Amino acid sequence: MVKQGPGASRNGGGAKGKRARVTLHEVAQEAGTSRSTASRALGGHGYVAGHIKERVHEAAQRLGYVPDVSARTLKGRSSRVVGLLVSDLRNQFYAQLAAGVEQTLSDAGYQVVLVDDHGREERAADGARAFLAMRADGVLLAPVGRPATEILVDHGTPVVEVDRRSGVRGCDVVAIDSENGARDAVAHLLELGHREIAVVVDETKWATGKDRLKGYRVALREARVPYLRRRVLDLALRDRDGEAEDAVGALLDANPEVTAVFAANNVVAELVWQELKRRGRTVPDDCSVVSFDDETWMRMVEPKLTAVRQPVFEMGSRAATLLLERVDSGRGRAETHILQPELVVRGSTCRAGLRE
Amino acid sequence: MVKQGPGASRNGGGAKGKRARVTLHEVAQEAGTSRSTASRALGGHGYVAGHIKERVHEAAQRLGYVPDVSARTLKGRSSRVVGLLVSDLRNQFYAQLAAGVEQTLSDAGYQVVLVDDHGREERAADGARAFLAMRADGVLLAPVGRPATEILVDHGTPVVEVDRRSGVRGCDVVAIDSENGARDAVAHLLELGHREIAVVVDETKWATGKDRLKGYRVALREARVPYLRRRVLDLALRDRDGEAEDAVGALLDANPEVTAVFAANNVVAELVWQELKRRGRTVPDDCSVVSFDDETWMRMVEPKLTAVRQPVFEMGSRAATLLLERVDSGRGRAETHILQPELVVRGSTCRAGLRE
DNA sequence: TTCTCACATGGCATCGATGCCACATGCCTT
DNA sequence: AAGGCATGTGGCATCGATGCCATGTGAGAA
Repeated sequence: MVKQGPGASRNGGGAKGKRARVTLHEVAQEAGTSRSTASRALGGHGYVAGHIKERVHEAAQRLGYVPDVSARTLKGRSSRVVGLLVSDLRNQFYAQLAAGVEQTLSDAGYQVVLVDDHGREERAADGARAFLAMRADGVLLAPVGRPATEILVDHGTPVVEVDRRSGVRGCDVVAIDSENGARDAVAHLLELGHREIAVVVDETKWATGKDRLKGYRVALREARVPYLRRRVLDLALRDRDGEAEDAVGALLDANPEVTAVFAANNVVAELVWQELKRRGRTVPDDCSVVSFDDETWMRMVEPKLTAVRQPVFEMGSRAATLLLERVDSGRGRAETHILQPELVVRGSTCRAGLRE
Repeated sequence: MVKQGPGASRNGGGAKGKRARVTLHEVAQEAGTSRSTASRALGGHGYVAGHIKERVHEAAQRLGYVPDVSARTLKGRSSRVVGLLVSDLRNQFYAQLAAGVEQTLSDAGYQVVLVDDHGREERAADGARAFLAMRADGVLLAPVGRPATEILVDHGTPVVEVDRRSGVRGCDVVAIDSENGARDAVAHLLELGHREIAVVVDETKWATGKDRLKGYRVALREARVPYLRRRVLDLALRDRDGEAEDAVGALLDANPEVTAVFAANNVVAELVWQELKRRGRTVPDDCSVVSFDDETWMRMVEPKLTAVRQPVFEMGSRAATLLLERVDSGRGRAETHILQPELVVRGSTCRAGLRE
């Protein structure tokens, strides 16, 4: 009755701390059936007599059996794994995004493999290849370069881009209407009578930065306020310590007429805030500030920041949902979901002209 | 020459969008060798003639071959996957921790599978089982209940607990010296002449909360200041909307003699800060505040918060390093690393007695 | 009683990569 | 010249789960 499988002898090895993995084979043996029957009993497919089913479950429980996903993935189609690539988890924006993604996916029984590329394209591409190697059922990409997207799409992996559009065909996109949000923010300043408005951006290569800058220009145009190049600061590539701070400081110093600043994201807003403080300029009396993206600190400081609130967590879960739709029901056409941000007016903006 | 393997026919299927996976077998065929030779050529093990090696690499490149980790994991020992379980990614603390972990592990060629249990033990246990199923080489656990640790340790998976000690034997621990940090923070207040000091904690079940409360008591005792139960607020289980806020408010209102508050972590500090503001109490003149844990907002607000700075990112990478040591070199004994926090004195604390 | 059908079960091939082992090849030694 | 050794190479079993398919069992019908 106690048949010994070919691999059974390895159990006899020195008890080097942990005992060997429990396999389905052992469970079946314990329950006195064959592997296939045990598989059916646990999986709930096909016919298995009630008492046998019960016996198998008991055996599995007793031995602490945990099915091996590698084997299952190898045999079947799905790995139940989704890749998530972000560019900086220390940035609250990405952390929230990741949280939203994780929640939705784990509710749906998927595991999330996280890669943080720290903004480096090469690393993003490596991550993409790793996802491929794991046979990830799908991948979510938050701002990174084109290569990662291309690698994945080329290999037929469903991709959802979050908060950016690489332009690669065939992948879903979930993004914020940056242009609109930026326009609202700047329009708000204009309504308050500001005419000399500076803008600080991170980058202008990708949709996020480009569109926000565009929104700024559109708002100005609509109000027939001239667009001045010297009031625009693009911090792209100023990664060195203090370089970005200096650039923001220089912008403020070189344009003393400026009465309001539009910061295109949370990182930039932080810089602007600090540099204004350092110069002893009061917000909003000396200078109004609007931020694109609303984070914890903006609600803690005094005055609280007027900001364009993005539903970040929701964006993550929305993207995850979109991906699941694609994976589960095999939707073919790529979809683009644009979420609308919302301007939250708080204390960092006030009427212009209170200065002199 | 063109031998057809048993599975080759499936390539003929309808070109349903994506082409089939490229296997090692196909690469070998393309290069005109056998699977094993191709494996050796790519893996760099054993003898392969130079020109063959080259040919195989070219073929792999041309076909876009990506080895299947499932198969590799199934055959070999290691999955090159590490699990990371955190209790709330939206909390900057955990996000930073995760970032530190991710960096170290991905540098070492491991993939990080992220699970966020939102503080629910059941979910943590599910996560643990998922890690087991994936044959994770190791797991990092940030504050969660005991069950998850037990499940993993029982199955022989190396575990490193970060920022907590469940007490389960056999797992490594990386933590902050909470007691010391809390003592320093409270001692600082005492040196400034404060005698009526309140403390707010999240929980007192686990090491983090318990030790910080202990540090508070020790500092008081050392200064021969009586410990009053009513100045201690434990927010455990007050999860409902507004409940925690109300409790903090009640503490402040019920103890008007209090001239300083020690907040045991970032979440609690936020509440304290907000409630003080809401009551129109000026920091630090009306009430000094010290926080355990130093986050972005604490450096943005005015006055900047005096805080016990924890090397969070480093804690993550340290934990990851510890885990890798265990996994790679099979270290047997469990280690406990205690990192020392550092009190950063800023503007939220001042001498007592300026009030009347 | 025997034949049929519905239901239950175990054998076996499969997924893709790996590495041992047996074999083949070429070179050098005696 | 023949054996031995060093160096490459391919066949094959293996990892664990899965599910098809061919068998086995029992009940019910003719």
